[in-house]
Amino acid sequence: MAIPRLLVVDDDGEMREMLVTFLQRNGFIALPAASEAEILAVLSQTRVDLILLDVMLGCENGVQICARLRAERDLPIVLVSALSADQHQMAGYEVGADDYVAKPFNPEILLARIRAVLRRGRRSPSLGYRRTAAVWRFAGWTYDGKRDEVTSPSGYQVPLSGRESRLLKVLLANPHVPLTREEIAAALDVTGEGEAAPEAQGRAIDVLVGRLRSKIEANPRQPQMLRTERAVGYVFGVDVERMDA
Amino acid sequence: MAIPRLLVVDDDGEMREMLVTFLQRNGFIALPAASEAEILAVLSQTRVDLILLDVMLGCENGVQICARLRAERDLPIVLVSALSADQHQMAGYEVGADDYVAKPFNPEILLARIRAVLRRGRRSPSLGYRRTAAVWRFAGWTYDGKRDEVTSPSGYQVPLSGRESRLLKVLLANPHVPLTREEIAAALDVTGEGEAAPEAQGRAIDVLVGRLRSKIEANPRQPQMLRTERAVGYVFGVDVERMDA
DNA sequence: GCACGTCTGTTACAGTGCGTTACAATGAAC
DNA sequence: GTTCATTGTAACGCACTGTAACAGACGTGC
Repeated sequence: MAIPRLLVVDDDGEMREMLVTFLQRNGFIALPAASEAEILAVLSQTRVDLILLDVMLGCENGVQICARLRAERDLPIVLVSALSADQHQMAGYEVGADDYVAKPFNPEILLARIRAVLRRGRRSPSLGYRRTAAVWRFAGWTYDGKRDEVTSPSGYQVPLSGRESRLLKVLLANPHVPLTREEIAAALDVTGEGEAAPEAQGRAIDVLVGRLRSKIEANPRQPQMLRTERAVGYVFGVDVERMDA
Repeated sequence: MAIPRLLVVDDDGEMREMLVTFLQRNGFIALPAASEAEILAVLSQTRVDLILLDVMLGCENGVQICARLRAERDLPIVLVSALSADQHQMAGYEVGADDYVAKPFNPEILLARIRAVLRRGRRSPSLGYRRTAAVWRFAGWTYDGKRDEVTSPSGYQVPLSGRESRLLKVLLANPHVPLTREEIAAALDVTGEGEAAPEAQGRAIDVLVGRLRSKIEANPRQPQMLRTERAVGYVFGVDVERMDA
């Protein structure tokens, strides 16, 4: 995996800075955030592999934030809290936290637990789509993630190849977020362990994008959904609705 | 996922029984084991989704066992220990444990942590199916593992050859889990003791899969259940219900 | 406006993976 | 020995996917 990118969420500026520098010094990329709004802002702009979330965020409630994040994305979340009581821990786990670390904590232990969570989740990368097959709707289209098939607004069914389907899943899981070719390639090549060179990908992604466009864009020459972000990558610029089965 | 199958490893019989019954009462399948040998015996015979491993196993060392298991299989492991000191925790995480629970623990918290690890969704590559013959149901079909016979939703009975039947057992024991040809071949060739050569298999599995498809797929050209995972292997993509006799 | 370099879209082509068929080898039943 | 079912091997063709090459689009500087 590339260097893991952590989002450190704490409303206490001092604590936040301390954590960020500590994590950076230990080989992570650490991004700070102080509120739910900041979390969403960061997530909409960049890749994040794990969120380290303080439960006590002033007037906001970390557990509720965790629940909302979990409902939308499949991001690993580690809760940090001064509340070590069992019922608080339970609340955290119930909303889908991956680990719950009570303050005060040994920094080395925190590192180890973060690494354990990342290790566990390395098969569902940051751009990862949830494994549960689902049906998605976007701009009149329907995508059946189980059958690898899209249905156009007019009802025409088009089968996707395995790779086209995975690409579409990655895009649907990250609407309005510009994705670089490297990120897309990494998300597509979830081999479980072997980390391929994150380097030169050739034009494989471009060609793949072109093939997907030819199937889901009315006019592939002027794509409306799968748009190019020049010198960056690609964006799926359409609202997406997920319909869990 | 099917009901998660946990392997509870503790040399203290009382503690082991308590854990097993507690976990079973909470919706898990819990299998007991008291030593590394027993762990390996169970793993060779059945699917296990997570191992709950006590660190103090009489003369054996849980951390070392954890390291060895981790080296061979990609199974989630939760360590349980009376040693809560930081250096012991670190040792556990370093050998690849997914979580470390210190005794005494709140049972509810233990449940929550087990669920959190399972949620991160590593699938067990231990493909073994139980030897006990049984009847399975999937997508309207019925499979009688004792008579090597499947019955279609419409009631049509189809006999399977020995190898087709074993293949189906392996698949049924691992629904929704992509299996490589090597894994399938290894699971088929389990003679009960000796490990067969995990080497080059030619196209034997492909042909076998094709033959099974021709018997259980309505349209073998577009398989709905026994699907291909390109460059990976095969998946049985249907929910399976096991009806023990 | 024009020239130039960079980035992107498209096409053709080659390599790989997979499904299918035919055939050979094996073994059990008679 | 004969027959039949079972199982592996070989070969062919198709679908999928990455690479290479070229042409067009875009941006920058003049």
